[in-house]
Amino acid sequence: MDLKHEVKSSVKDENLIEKRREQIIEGAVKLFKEKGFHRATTREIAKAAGFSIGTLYEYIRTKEDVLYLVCDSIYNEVQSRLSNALDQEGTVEGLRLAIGTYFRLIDDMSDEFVVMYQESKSLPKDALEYVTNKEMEMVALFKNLIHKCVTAGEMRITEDAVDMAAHHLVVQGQMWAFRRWAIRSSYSIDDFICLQTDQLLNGLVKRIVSVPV
Amino acid sequence: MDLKHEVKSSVKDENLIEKRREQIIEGAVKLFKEKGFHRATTREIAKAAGFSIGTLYEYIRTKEDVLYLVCDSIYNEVQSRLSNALDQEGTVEGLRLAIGTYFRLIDDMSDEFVVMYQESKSLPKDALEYVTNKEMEMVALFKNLIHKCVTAGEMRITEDAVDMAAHHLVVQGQMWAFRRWAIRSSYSIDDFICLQTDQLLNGLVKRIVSVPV
Amino acid sequence: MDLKHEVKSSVKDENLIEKRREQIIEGAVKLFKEKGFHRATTREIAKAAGFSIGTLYEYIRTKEDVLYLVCDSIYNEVQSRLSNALDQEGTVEGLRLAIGTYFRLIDDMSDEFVVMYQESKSLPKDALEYVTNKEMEMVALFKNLIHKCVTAGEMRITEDAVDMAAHHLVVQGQMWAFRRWAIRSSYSIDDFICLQTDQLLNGLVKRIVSVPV
Amino acid sequence: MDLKHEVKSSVKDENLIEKRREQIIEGAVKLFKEKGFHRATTREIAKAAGFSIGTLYEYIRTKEDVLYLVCDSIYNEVQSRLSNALDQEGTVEGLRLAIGTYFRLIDDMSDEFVVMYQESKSLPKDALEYVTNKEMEMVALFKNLIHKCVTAGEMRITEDAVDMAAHHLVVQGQMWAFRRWAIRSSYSIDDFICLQTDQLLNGLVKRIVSVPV
DNA sequence: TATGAATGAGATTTCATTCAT
DNA sequence: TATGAATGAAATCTCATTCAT
Repeated sequence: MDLKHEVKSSVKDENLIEKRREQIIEGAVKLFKEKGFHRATTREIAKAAGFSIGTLYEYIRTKEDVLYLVCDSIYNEVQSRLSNALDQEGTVEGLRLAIGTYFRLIDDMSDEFVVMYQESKSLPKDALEYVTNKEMEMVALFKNLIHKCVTAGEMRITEDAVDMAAHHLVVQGQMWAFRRWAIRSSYSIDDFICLQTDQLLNGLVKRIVSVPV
Repeated sequence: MDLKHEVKSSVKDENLIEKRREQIIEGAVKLFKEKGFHRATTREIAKAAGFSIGTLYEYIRTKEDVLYLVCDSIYNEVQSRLSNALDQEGTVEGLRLAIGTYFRLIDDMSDEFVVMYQESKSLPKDALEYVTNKEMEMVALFKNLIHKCVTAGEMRITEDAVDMAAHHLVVQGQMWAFRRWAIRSSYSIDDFICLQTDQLLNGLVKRIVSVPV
Repeated sequence: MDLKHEVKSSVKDENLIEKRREQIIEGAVKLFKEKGFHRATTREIAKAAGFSIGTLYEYIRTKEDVLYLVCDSIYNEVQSRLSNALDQEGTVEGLRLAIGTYFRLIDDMSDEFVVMYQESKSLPKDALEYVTNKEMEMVALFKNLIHKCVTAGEMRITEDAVDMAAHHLVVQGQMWAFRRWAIRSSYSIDDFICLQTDQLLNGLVKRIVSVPV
Repeated sequence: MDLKHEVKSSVKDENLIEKRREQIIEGAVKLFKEKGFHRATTREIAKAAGFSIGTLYEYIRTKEDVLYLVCDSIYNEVQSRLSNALDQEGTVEGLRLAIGTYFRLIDDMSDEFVVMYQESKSLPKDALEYVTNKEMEMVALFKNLIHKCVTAGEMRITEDAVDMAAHHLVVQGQMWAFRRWAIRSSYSIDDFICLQTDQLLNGLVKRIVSVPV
């Protein structure tokens, strides 16, 4: 299921590969933020990473590999930071906490998020599949958490609605990343979290929490 | 504020310009959907439009002009189709109707939407500004409608929340366009509209509509 | 059998294609002679052909296409010039004449021959097949002519020997092209033709011509 | 005249140099056969030789050195194996024997021969001269042998014809190496030797051997 | 002596744009 | 107005060679 799309390197030292790829990713994100994947040249990527074009190509095979490396690293970071927060028992309080963590994470990494969502369509087919998979895993984390709330009797919604709510959350996160220019003048991240969470929970749990029949 | 980003043409006949540009837009959307703005070549755009590369350049100045033409035409279409629906008095029923219209519009034009949102970042600065403006006008249409509901006493929310709700709506539309692969297997467009509208209205208006104190 | 390996061009005007390709071939042969296929750059080829690198690529798709064009044109020239001379009735005199024509042809085009034989191994698989075919057709021309001499009773050798003799002739031609540096100081092309022809015919026809039993 | 084109090495131990260079030659021939000199990379050569790219460069200075090493080693092998056979008194029988040895040698090493003849043009000027020299020495071996036959009265041909005959022999050898695909289906190496030798001798010596006047 | 990571010049190819017809 | 051949800057990628370890 999680068969990694491998990026071949001609360098043998695994530690070095890891280190250099971190440099590549860091430089590339900075560049992609600024000019997007297509407008960034491999020479610029190499320079941003701190070495020569030749060295860059010791650690990747094609420019698209760089994009994949970036996307992969972002998802990994997101997943590792989220999985703790999302690994809660099924309480509304836990959900609230998880949502906050998620939005704050996106706030921290919003440049990376924008890059990933805007450029991942340029990945080669198999890498795109792998990344899409990761995206679905992220949705699944939320789905699972909400589902636990339902099972625990803290919410009463249909399976379909669980699905939608999970997608909704992910999309809200994208909104914070993508629409900063429009939103951030009016809201702090805390305001935003508060508002979105309330709105979501009020929508989802109203009959249980606020309006028991 | 609304100074149109002008696309220069060496052809004088305005009708011809209009006609040719429609051809360009139609061909370009098809192409951009398939391979994105950067991977589509001007030759291909010309071919898709039904004429030669030389002729293409009689009606545009740069490749980015094509992108601008596409984005502009989409916003115009959206605005013209929405302005009727959004030009309602401030009733919740009118809002419900407007939301339905908007989502159905996106469903019809989801290819164009995806193209626009994914590629508009590649516009040159002034064109990007113009398009961003258009986007904000669209948000403003919703804001205005919700605001009327508040003024009419059908909703009771703060100004800030009106803002947010309008953005929220636009983003939900993007979700339907972008996450088709994930959502459409579970929901029809009607289900989706119903669900989203309810959720939105329930969140926003619950105290007034469903839970009068 | 003679399914041409097609070289795609983005230019439509067939006459222009022909003309430009002649320029390409002429420039390329000069260059390949001097530095071989691999050491000649596409930029140099374009320059030698008299136009820009962009224009070169309007008439070919890959560098290997240039090599193919060169090989193809040489074989065509050879075949057209030979087929007359080789289309003789089966007399020893006719054979003598044909051999002379062939060697003189090679003397004229020895640069081209050297290029073709040295570089054709770098052709892509299908082009190589096509060229190998042409080579075999050339051998077949000689085979046919010798065969006619045998049928006409002017020579008495086995089928196998006909085969070998044809190859032998072709190889002798290569020798004149490749070993100029060693041979030309001692022999004129006329001397060479005389010597080779005698030697060949004496070997092949001795029992009939010089030593009737 | 025979000033060896020296290949510099940074390693001091002469035995080691010899051993490593044998490895290089063996690997390189295999590789060059497969993809030619230009398409083979130094990394691949090192790998085929069984060590690292760094080590390769301890024993050569440039990639062309490898080609030189290969050509040189082939000529040395040829010369050492031929010089016995060619070191005969001037009898037709001795010539016959020498020719057989030569063709059989080529049959054994035809891959190496093909590599050498196809790629030697890529040698740097001085190395090319050296190799051309070797080639001429090889021709001279035959020339000498034939000459001895003439002196011994076993053949009666002009000096010029001796020259040509020697070249002819070398070229016949090349024919066996290069045109395997066309010839080997009809002839075994023994058939070929027999045929070529007869033909050569019959042409050259007919008046003396078979048709004494 | 052996290794292999680093380098960067240079190769091929693409493609937006121009301009003569 | 319409055409499409010509252009060349610029992009991606390769690979011979070096050098610190």
